[in-house]
Formats: sequence, C-alpha cells, structure tokens
Amino acid sequence: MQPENSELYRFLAQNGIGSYGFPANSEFPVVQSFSSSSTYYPLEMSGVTTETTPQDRALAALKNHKEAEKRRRERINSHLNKLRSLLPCNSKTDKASLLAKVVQRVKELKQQALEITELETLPSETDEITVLSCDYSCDGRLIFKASLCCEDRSDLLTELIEILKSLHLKTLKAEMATLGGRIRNVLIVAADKDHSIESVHFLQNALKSLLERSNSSDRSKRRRVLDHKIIVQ
Amino acid sequence: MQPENSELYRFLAQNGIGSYGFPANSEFPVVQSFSSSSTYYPLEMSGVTTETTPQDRALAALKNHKEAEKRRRERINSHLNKLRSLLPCNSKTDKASLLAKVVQRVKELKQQALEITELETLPSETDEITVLSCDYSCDGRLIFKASLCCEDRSDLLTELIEILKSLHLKTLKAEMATLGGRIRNVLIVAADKDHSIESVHFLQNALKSLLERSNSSDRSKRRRVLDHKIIVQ
DNA sequence: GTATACACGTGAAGC
DNA sequence: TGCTTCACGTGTATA
Repeated sequence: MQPENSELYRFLAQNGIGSYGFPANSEFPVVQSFSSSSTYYPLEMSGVTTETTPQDRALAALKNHKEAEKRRRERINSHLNKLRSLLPCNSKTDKASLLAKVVQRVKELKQQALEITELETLPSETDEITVLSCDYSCDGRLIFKASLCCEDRSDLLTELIEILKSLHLKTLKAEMATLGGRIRNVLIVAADKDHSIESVHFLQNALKSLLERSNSSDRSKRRRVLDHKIIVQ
Repeated sequence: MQPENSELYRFLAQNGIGSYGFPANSEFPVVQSFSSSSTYYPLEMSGVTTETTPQDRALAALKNHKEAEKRRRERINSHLNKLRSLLPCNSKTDKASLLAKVVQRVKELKQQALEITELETLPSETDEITVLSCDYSCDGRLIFKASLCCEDRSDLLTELIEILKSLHLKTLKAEMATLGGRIRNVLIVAADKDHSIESVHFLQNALKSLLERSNSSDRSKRRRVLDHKIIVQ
C-alpha cells in the first residue's frame, strides 16, 4: 500500500465538496480508491459535470505528476540494468555497489585507453599549434592534447616544460619528433582539478608566444632526414 | 516540508495515549515536530518513563529507517557525482542522461580495449587448454579468452571453427602461431546473450576432445623454427 | 527482531 | 502557468 496522503487530498476532504465532505477520521476511503481506478466518485456523485473545476485540475495534475515520476524512475533503472549487463555482476547487485563498480571500471578503462594512445608526431613543414580538450582523466581532471610544430631550437623543450609547470599542467604522455630541423611535440596533459575548460586558451597563448620566439630567431630553412623521435610515458 | 504521514503516527494518534488522544482533524501537530526534535511530547507529558514501550521502539525504528534511507541516497548520489566528473558533462546533467552517457562511454571504452588487446601466442612444448571468462562485451554478451596449444595438424583449424560454430560463439579476435610443428591458438569469443557462465565448460570440453584427437594421431616430435604467426581481427 | 534495499507518492524548486 | 527533476519519508519485502 502506498501513501496517497497528499495535502491536496486532505484539503479536499476537510473543505468538503457539496454535502460530500468526509466525516472526521474517515481515512478518506474513496480517495484511496481513486489512485487505482482514476475515478473520483464524490465529484461525480455530487452531480458536478466533466468541466474542469479547480479540484479536477489539481487532481489531474497530481496524477500526471505521479505517472511522470514513475516514468523517470523507470528510465533511470533501465540504464542501471544496462550497466549491470556490461559489468561482471549479477542482477541482484544493489544500486550503490553497482555504481561503485562502474566508477572503478570507467577509471580502469580510461587509464588503459590513455596508455595505448598513439600520437602522430612527425613534424610538418608548416607551423602549427593545436590544443584540444579531449576528456577527463581517471581522477576527474581535464585532459588536453596539445600539439606544437615549429623550427627546432636548443632551449625549446626547457621553455615548454616551464610553461607547463607555470600552468600547473601535469604531463601524462609526450612524444617528440624532429625532422629536418623542425620539431613536433604532442603532449597529453592533465589540468588541476580546479581548472576549467578556459585553461585551453592559456596554454594556447603560451604556446603561441613560444612559437613566435622560435620564428624571431633567424634560421635558414634546413631540410634533413629524421633526426629523432622520442616517446616519454 | 516532508510527509511524515506514517500509518504509525495515525495509529498512535487515533488510539490516543492516556488522555492525550488528539482531537479529530487536529493534523497531529505534535507528531509533526517530532521529526526534527526527536522528542515525543505526548508520551513524556503523560508521565510515561524512558523505558521502551512498543510505541517508543516503533518510533525509534522509524527514525532509524529514515536515516538509513538517507544514507543510502547519499551513497548512490556520491557515486553518480564521481561519474559526472569522469565524463564530459557538467554538474547539472540529470541522472537519467548521465547514466545514458555512462552506458555509452563504457561501451566505447570496452570496444577500444578489445581492439588493442595483444594476445601472446607463441606455442609452448606442453599441451594446454585454458578458457577464461574475461568480461562482458559492449553489447552485454559474455566474453571468453580461449587458448589451445598442441601438435599441429592440417584439419585442426577447420575443427576448431566447427566447434565455435556449434556452440554459437562469435570470434572477435584470434591469433595463431605455429612453431616446430606445434600450434597455439588464442581466441577472444563472445557467447550468445542467453548463454551463462557455464558455456565455459562446453568450450573447454570441446577443446579437450580436439586436443585428444591431435594426440591420438601418431607424429614424431619435430622441432623447427617459427613457421607462422597469423593475426585475425 | 534488526538491518538493508527498493518502489512509491509527494512537495518543492527550476525552467 | 505546466513540465521536469530531485530529495524525502514511508510501506514492504528480503535476509
């Protein structure tokens, strides 16, 4: 037996409808039956037409509300059941434990996905900066993929590292390749927990200034074979 | 304002305690205040001692229940919030949508994990069968990793494929390597949706008979260099 | 008997 | 307004 003890029910009962107000302590038996039959006897028996009285509309709203809430619960539970079938657990695992397992599994899978990520790092002939917000790390921090391609110079890496340090970005994975005097760095970095998506722009601007400094130093365009490809993990 | 409209409350009110039964239509105001103060005035005022009466215990149980339910909700919601931080969605995403995203993401990650799985397939010198239930595929089917290592023979693969077909197992990934007349097959197979964990044993037995047939055919132990390594995906 | 988990109907808040 | 989402207290079943 479910509650059905709405304030509305009580209001309707206490104020009565025509001569059909319920006697005190009646426990509103007719209203109790309303929920299953969706017929509200007192109103009909008192000769009230099917035109919408305030009570009618309020009761209809309550019924709507009740059904919508049921649909919402079913939607949520159906997703939970899908998750159950995706994890090694039976159908009797309780919701909280199930969700704990899901959290754990998502973390593992994300870590695994990160570990096998292959970055394409051959340098191109045009300068290039890309900073993309890819995802969230297994501990919930924002993850960026940053790529920088420009003329190589001896202090580039040092400066790059300084930039990352100053922006509190932790390098999860890095690949570097040089070819014909040009260099491409591709980094997977994690932002601090309090960082927002806006950190993308800070990093982008910092890399832009790095690139401009590279270009201001005069260098003849050289072309060589592949010098180096370094993978740091 | 929350319900607090327990049947118990109504029972206590209607049956009254000593001379403190509530008048009809009183809306039980004292009981309403109980939930926040956890003091039940009518009992104390009627001179009932602190010894546990049935009413006392029932009310205490109700309070316990209420608090336990609150803890349960908090547990579930805390996991949901962890999931929110693991996915690209803000804190205002509603539960159902969040869970839909989680389902989607888990499927993607599992698919990705499967694609990069490296199987170790060099044959050993001892015969060997292993069938492990690893996980559930992105569409919720059981996944097995099956490994078979034995003397090679021309019709082995055909028979293996027949076994898989008869057990309604779908091969997601397979690696095969032969060395010195011996062969190792490692398979990642998905069972039908209605299959239980017991299918492991069917597969295990089928492979066992396959191995026995290999051994009954007389062959001198040959030793050669690596013949072949095939990867099917 | 106590503890735990779930579905339900409801009031409140946001849009 | 009406519609949607959430937290809550409750009844009930299971262990």
